[in-house]
Amino acid sequence: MNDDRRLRVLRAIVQDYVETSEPVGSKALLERHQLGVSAATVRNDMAVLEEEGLIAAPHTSAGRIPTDAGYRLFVDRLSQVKPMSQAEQRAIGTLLEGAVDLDDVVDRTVRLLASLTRQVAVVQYPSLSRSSVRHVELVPIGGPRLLVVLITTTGRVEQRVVDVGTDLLTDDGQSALVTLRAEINAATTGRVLADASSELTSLDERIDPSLRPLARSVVAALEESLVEEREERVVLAGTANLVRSGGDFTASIGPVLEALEEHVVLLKLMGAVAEQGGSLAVRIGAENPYAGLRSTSMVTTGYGAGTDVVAGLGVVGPTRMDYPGAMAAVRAVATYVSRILAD
Amino acid sequence: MNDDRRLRVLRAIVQDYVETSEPVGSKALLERHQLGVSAATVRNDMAVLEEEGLIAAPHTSAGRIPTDAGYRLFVDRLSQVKPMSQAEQRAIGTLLEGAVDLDDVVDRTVRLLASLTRQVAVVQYPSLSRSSVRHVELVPIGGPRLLVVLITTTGRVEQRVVDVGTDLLTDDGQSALVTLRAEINAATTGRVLADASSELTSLDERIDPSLRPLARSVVAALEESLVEEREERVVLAGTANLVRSGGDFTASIGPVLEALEEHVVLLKLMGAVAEQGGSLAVRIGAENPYAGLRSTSMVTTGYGAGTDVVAGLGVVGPTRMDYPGAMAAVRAVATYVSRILAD
DNA sequence: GCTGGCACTCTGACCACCCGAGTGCCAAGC
DNA sequence: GCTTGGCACTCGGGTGGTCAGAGTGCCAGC
Repeated sequence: MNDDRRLRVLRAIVQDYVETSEPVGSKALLERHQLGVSAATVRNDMAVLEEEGLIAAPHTSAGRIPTDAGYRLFVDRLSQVKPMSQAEQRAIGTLLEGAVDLDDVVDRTVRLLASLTRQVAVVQYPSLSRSSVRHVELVPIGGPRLLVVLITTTGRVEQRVVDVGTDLLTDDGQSALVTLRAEINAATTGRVLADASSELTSLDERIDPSLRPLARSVVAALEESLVEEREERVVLAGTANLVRSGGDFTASIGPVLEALEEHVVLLKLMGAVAEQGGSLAVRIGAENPYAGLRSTSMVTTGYGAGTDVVAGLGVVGPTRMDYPGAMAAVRAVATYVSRILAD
Repeated sequence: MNDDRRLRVLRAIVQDYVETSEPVGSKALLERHQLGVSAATVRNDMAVLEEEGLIAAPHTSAGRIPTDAGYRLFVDRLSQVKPMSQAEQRAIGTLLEGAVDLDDVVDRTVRLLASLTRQVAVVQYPSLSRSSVRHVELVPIGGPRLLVVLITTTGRVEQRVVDVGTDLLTDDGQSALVTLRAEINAATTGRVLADASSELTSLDERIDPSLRPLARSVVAALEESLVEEREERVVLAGTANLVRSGGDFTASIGPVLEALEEHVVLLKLMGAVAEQGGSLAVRIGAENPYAGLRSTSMVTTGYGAGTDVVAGLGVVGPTRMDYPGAMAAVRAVATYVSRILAD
C-alpha cells in the first residue's frame, strides 16, 4: 500500500519535472495529480524517496528532482511506452516510403526522429559488417582492369578497381570471368559479410588451378571491401533541440556538442545496443560511459533489413526527457525503417 | 593623414575586439598599439568612426565594437590574408593525402577546417551537376536486368538497375552491350554532366535501329543519375565551437544551429559563391540573406578537381571572427582539396 | 499510518549604492 | 587646424540588505 503510493509519487514527480523543468514540491504535486492524500503525507513519502536516492533537492527549500536512479526506476517499472497514434504511424510510413535510396532513407529517418522527439536524433548507417551479400559483380573495364562490385542487402554498393595482370577482353578471359563470378556468388550470396569473407579464403582450393591468379586478386579486393571499418558512419539531426530543451544544461551544452561530434563514441554506443539483440535500450545520465554525455540520456535500438540487426538509431537528450514518448518514437521509426530496408 | 590614422584606429579596434571579445576603449587601445597619439585624439577619431557607422557603443560608457560595416571595411581594405606557416601547410597536406575515398576526403576536410579555424566548418560534397563524366559502365546482372554505373571525375559513383526487357546473357545481348557501352562512353566521357545529358538525347539517332530499345532504357537511367538534384549534400563539423566562441551569442545559438541544419540554405550560400568564380567570399552579419545567420559571418570559397569549381567549402562563425585567419585557412584547405581531387 | 499546523530555511527578486571605465567636450598649445 | 590634457558626466555591474514565497521537517492528534 504504502510502497505502492510512494512509487506513484515518484512517477508523478518525474512526469511533472519533465513537463515543467522545475523542481516539484509537495503542494504542486497535489494540484496536478489525484493522489488522495495530504501534502504532509506526500512530504513523508518524498523524504523516504530521497533517502533511497531516487530523488534529490537542489537546495533545502526547493522541490525535488529525480536522480538518475529515479529515472531508471521510472523507465523500468513505472512507465509504459505510449503507442503512437494512427496518424503519426501513417505519417512516418509515408514520409519514409518517399525515399529514393539509402542515403535518402537515412537522411529522412534522422530528421523524422528529431522532429518527433524534439531531441537530437542519431542514425547509424547500416553497418557493412553486419549486413550480408546480395550480389557480387565483376566488370572488365578495359585491358587487365576489372571493376569488382559488392552489393549488400542494405543497398550499399562498394566497388574496387583491380589490375589482374592479364587481358580480360579475350575469349578466355571472358569465360574465366563468367566461371569466377558464378563461383564467388555461390560462395557468398546471402551470407553475412564476415562469413562471406571466410568462405572466400577457402574458395582458392576448390577452383580450377588455371583461374587461381585471377581469383586471388579479385578475392583480395573483395576482402578489402568486406572488412572495411571506415564505412561505419552516423548522421545527426536536431542539435538545435539541445539548446531549446528547457534551459536544462544550456551552460554545459558545449561538451555535449563535442561528444556528439565524436562519431566514434556514438558508434560504440549504438554498437553495444545492436549487439544485445536490438531491443530498446535506455542509458540514463551517469550510466553513460562517456564523460561528455554524463548529463544526457540516450534511447536507442537496433534496426535492419527484416529481422537482422545491422545498425542502431536513437535519440540523445537531457536526462529530464520524455522517456515514454522517446521510446515510442524510436521503436516506431526503427520498425518502419527496417521494413523499408527489407525491400 | 587624418583619415589614414582613423583607419588604423578601426583596424586596432577590430583586432582587439576579436581577441578579447570586449568593447574596446580609447585607453586600452593606446596600451596595445603604437598609435603615437593621445587618448583624446583616439576618442575624437572614434566619434567620427561612430558617425560613419563603422563602430558602435553598446551603451554610453563602454568601449566601442565594430559594426558589420566596420568589419566589411576591415576585410576589404585593412587586412591581408596571413599565409599559413610551412608547418601548417605540410600538416594539411599530409592529413588530406591519407584519405582513402571521396567520403573520407570530405570528412577529413571538414574536420580539419573546423580545428584550424575553431569555427563551424561546412563542406559541400562535390556537386554532380558541375563535375564531369569519367566513365560509364553497363553490367548485366542476370536475365534482363542491367546495372548502369556512372563514375564522375570527382570520384562519385552513381548506379541504377534497369530492366531492359530482353535477355542480355545471350551472344546477341552481349555484343549489343559492348557496342552501346562504347557509344555511350564516346558521347559522354569528359563532358560536364549537363552536356553529357544533352549528348545522350542525340545518341538515339546515330545508333543502329536494332539497339534503340535497349539504348533508350539505359539512357533514361543515366539521365536520372545525371540530373539528380538530391545528391547536393553538405557536411558540418565543429558546431561545438559555436558555444565556446567567446560567449558572443551564447543566447542566440539556437537559431544558428537551426539554420545550420537547413542544409538547403547552406547549399544556396555555397552555390552562390561557387558561381562567382571560386574566389574567396566573405559574408558579414546582416549581409547574410538568411535570418538565422544574421549574427554570423561566413567565409567561403569554391573548390574542385583542378581548376573546375565543383563545390564550396567554408566556415561559419560570429561576426567577431578572425577574418584573416579564417580566410587563410579556407583558401589553403580549398587548394589542397582541389589538388587531391584532381587525381 | 495519515493529517493539519507550525517553525524554520533557503532562494530569488528587488532595491540602493558605489566604483570604475569610458565618454564628450572644452580650452589651451604646437 | 589638429592635438592634447583636463574635467564633468554617464552608465553598467558588482555588493550587500531586505523581503516574500515556496518548500521543508517535525510533532502532536486522530
